Amino acid sequence: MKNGFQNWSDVRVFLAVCRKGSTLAASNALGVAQPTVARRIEALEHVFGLTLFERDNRGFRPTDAARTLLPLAEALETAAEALADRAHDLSQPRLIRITAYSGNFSPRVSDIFTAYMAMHPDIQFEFLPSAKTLDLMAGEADIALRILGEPPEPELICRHISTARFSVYGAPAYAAKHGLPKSPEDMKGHCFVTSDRTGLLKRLEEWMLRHVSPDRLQRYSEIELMDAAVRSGRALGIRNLRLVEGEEKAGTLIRCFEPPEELSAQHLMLVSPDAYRRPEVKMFTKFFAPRYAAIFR
Amino acid sequence: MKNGFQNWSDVRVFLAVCRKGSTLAASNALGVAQPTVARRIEALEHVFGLTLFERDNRGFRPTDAARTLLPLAEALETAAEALADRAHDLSQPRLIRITAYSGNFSPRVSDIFTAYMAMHPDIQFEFLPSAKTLDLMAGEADIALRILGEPPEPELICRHISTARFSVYGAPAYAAKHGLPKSPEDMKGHCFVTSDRTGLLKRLEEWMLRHVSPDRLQRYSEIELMDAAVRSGRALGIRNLRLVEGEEKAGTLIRCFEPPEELSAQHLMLVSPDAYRRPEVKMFTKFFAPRYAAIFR
DNA sequence: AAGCCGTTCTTCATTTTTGAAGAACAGCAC
DNA sequence: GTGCTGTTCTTCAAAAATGAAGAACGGCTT
Repeated sequence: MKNGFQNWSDVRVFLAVCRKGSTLAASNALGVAQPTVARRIEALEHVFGLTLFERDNRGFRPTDAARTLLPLAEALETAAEALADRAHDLSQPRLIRITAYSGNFSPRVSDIFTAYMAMHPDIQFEFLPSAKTLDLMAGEADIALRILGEPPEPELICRHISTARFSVYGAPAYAAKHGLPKSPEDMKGHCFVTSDRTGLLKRLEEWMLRHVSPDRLQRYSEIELMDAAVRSGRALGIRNLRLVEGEEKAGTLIRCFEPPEELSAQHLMLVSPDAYRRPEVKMFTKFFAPRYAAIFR
Repeated sequence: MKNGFQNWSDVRVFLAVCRKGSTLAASNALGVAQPTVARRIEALEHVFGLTLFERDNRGFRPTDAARTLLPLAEALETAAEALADRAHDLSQPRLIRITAYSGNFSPRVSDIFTAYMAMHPDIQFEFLPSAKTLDLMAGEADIALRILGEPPEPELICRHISTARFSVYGAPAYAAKHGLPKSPEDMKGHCFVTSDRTGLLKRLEEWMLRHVSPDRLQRYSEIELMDAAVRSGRALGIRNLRLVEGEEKAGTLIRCFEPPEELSAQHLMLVSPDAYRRPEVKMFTKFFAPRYAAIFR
């Protein structure tokens, strides 16, 4: 016995008629003409060798056979929907948006991205080197690399990268003119840069204000300008030990004293839970986190 | 976002191309032209927004996306096959063949069938009142109502209806001429009817031969003739108590003595396992067995 | 190197499916 | 009763899908 059931789409029509109770209502739901629906049902009845509906002037009423077949037809529909959903997922551009303070996008970090992109050419990356704190929960980015003064939002997926340490730095030009403080207690009288931001930088500023008076602070809106002010010797500033390693070695910045314990903060990789559900984000996180952490070890 | 995936049949084409590796080979498998296959795949790629196959002059090679979707497409195919199979089952004429000794098709039994047929007008019955033992395992019938002298074949589905009891009966005319035996031991010298059959009747004959000599037996090939001989007073015969209730009450047959224990046999409803797999046979068995057994209680 | 085989793509006539419009019918409200 | 609404069926022209045939291409065998 040959398998005459070829036109699987007719099951859509069958389901629509079952649900709507008439070929006319079904045709509207399906967006086709009523005779088409009637013809497809007729064809289905023919290949199955069954009467699926009793016709009368009030509509199509499913027969016992149709009711028996209905759950199986619904299973077919479910499978079709699953396929369509999965296909839809696959058709989405697989974009991962990463936000971090621009100082974090160093050559060694870029190497990690380069390696990953070579392995997964179909995955796109967007880098958001914005200094302002994008809201992961609101979907402004998928992944954030951040140094946090306080515990992260509990909903965010969180990987520990390193414990960042901070200390006060000055340029040789500043040292020549004003000397450098030898300890936090020695900071009084010196000039400092700070920013108008919240988050970690705010916490650093609060620490400074415990040791110097507010009028000694020069406030910048751009991180780059603030750092440049320190480099040019106009004031002292608090910097991440890891990020000034190069300048310290080159002698263009001088560490005033050992990093105070209370200035350490958690360097984290944060992933929005929504994004983490996407397989490519999860896979990338697994790849990236250990390699990124290795840079800071 | 509207659901553009309407033509579920395209999944058949997708599967064929995945399996055959080319649109040409797939077109042969599907019994359509090669350009049709190529066009259906093209349509599928369009609604999914995906490239499903890499084309070259050696064929269509599935992409990663196609490989990801393959299991879901197979699930769809499985659902379609399940639907087609079930529909095929339903399209078969739903015939239940029942065999029993014709004496069993009494009016009270017919009432049960009538009631069932009224509830399930789509189910056909065939009654095989054959006296010979049809082979259920060979598919000669679906259900047998039988009184068995020995345990039934273990493969058969088996419902106990009653324990049938048998005794020796004679007509008043016989009694007037020869008297009636008062016990099995008293049977010697009397004439008896028997048959040339196997099974239960054979077992009854063997019991007789333990009490009378073989030359006292009149052998019949038809049960009806054998019973008629008893009724006309030409000989005595072993009868089922239940089946001669009417004649006994009317006085046309006289029970010679209480039914001997060794003559009891199991009255069973037997169903072939093949037939029992058909839902209508199972459902009928569930309906029929208790009602049929009630007649014999 | 030449020829064959299996493949994809293109083209166009043919076949099939579809849609629009209308007839006919039954239930229902007024 | 009358008209309205929702329904099925019928008809036929229009649209869409299909198939057959052939060109082009590359790998393979001889």
